[in-house]
Amino acid sequence: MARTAKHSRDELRDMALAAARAVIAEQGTRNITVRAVAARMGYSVGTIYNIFEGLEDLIAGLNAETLDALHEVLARVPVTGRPEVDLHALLDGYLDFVTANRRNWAMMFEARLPEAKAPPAWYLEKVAQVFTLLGRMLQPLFGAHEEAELTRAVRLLWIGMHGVWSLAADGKLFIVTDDPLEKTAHDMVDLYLAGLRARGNTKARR
Amino acid sequence: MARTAKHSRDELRDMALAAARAVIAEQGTRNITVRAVAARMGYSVGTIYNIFEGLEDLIAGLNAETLDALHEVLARVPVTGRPEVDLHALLDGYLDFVTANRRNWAMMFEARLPEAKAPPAWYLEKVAQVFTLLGRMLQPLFGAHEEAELTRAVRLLWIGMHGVWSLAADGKLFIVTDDPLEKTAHDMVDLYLAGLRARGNTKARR
DNA sequence: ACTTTATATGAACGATGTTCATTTATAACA
DNA sequence: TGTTATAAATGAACATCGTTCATATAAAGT
Repeated sequence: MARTAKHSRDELRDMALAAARAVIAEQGTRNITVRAVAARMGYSVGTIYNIFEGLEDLIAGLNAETLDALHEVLARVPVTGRPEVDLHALLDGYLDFVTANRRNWAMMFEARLPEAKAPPAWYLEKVAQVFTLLGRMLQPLFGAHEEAELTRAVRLLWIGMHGVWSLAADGKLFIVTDDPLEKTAHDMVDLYLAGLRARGNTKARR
Repeated sequence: MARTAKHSRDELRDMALAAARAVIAEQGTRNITVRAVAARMGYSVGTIYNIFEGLEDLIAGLNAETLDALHEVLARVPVTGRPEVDLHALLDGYLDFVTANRRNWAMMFEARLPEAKAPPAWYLEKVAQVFTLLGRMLQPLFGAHEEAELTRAVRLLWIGMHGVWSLAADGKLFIVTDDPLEKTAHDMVDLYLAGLRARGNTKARR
């Protein structure tokens, strides 16, 4: 009935994402371009727009894959029931992934959503997945009827770690501290855990 | 000896920054453009390049002013010697500033330095100024011979708060929590303080 | 062979940041 | 009072970007 596609739509999608990854690896996150991706995969610019809504959509696709790969690594970290052990192990997994995927990881932090536009649903789900992992690890520090407190603790931990990630991803961490990323991240976890363990013993004094 | 300038170099600089602020206020941080700034101040594009190295430099100038204004607000917060009181007061000052300067504040987080390029010296100084403020407030929690620990605590607090700021500035905080920025930030401070107060009582268990 | 139609193209458009030869205006000099 | 030197200001031109869409291509159905 019509011209047959040399590659299926999904294949083309994968090829484009692979091409984008190659461009990022060779030229850096700054130089990712529709034309560069198209040339790299041996197609024309127009084809990219047959697959993705635009460059932002393509990059979102990249980040989705990166997030999945990250989650796969984290989900493999065993849960012993001792929060200190588990969180630091989780952190080591994260740091290994970052080291092995520096630029793809940095790319995730460069994506800015258009002002006042909601992120896609899949993004919210992937974030929730990580929260679930953290929640399982922090559980022993909370009683059975402290669901809300646990949720809040998980979120604060995630936000705090995000501070480390976003600075490191931008190459700005060294502005703040001489310590390497690894030490800073582990120190942060220690401080959090100390705070959580002290819960109830220390009243707010505002 | 030559054509006289209608405005001095410094005046021109101020005019350009004011014009940039007006553009941001009216069109958003995304639409700041050399041409828009030039038009707004009644000059041509070339003039912008007589004053600044380029758009990045202009934006850096904007952010420097924003940082100064922020520091001025924070420096006015009184130090009572009670860390809980002081830190939350400092935070309130910060939050007031953010509310009153949303877009200029968000602009600070959008500036990415070119890969592997050091930030200008003045930026490091301004960051150090904020660290000094935090250090003075956290001092009571540390002994006389704990300089290093105090420094580390200040940095971790700053990094953690940066997690809140960068998410909020990108409009992504709501992805992580339903709580408003203010509550999240204060909760974060509380958790930090609890961790610091628990210092020494809780041994690391790795 | 002809038609249909999904697939793929790439010229064209409107922006962008940046450069720099050119113009403009005026202070200093003759 | 011309004339000139020169700082200040210009804006056309360039390369590049994301994006669009009329067109070309090539295979399937008749």
